[in-house]
Amino acid sequence: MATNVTLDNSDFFERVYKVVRKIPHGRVTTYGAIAKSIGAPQAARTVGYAMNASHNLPDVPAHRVVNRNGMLTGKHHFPGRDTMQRLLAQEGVMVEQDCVVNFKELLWLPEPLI
DNA sequence: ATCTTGACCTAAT
DNA sequence: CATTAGGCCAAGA
Repeated sequence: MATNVTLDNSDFFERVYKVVRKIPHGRVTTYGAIAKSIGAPQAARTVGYAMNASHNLPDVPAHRVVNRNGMLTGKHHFPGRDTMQRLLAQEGVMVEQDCVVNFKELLWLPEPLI
């Protein structure tokens, strides 16, 4: 029973996934917002790292997560060339020059976990 | 066990 | 206004 530890809710990654899964369809958020909502406003870097591991989880839309500038910094980590942009376009999110158009309006801020 | 890297952010110069 | 530096957490070598 003590062999499984990665499924613990106390894990940083699991917390990130939980928030990312809450991102509405056709909406985007930032790493900093996620980090802030989980109680680690300065651990935005780790959030991105968690996303990298979230590739195995189809429930975690990593393509909806961009940096605070609305830039698709992680698009290079997706399979193919513009998979991230394509996924966003499918949801109605237009991307120009690796930047989300109307990013400010499409930005969705998660509620802080109290 | 230590060092380096990484899909970042904020503050200071 | 643009650039630089520091900090944070986690995983790999």
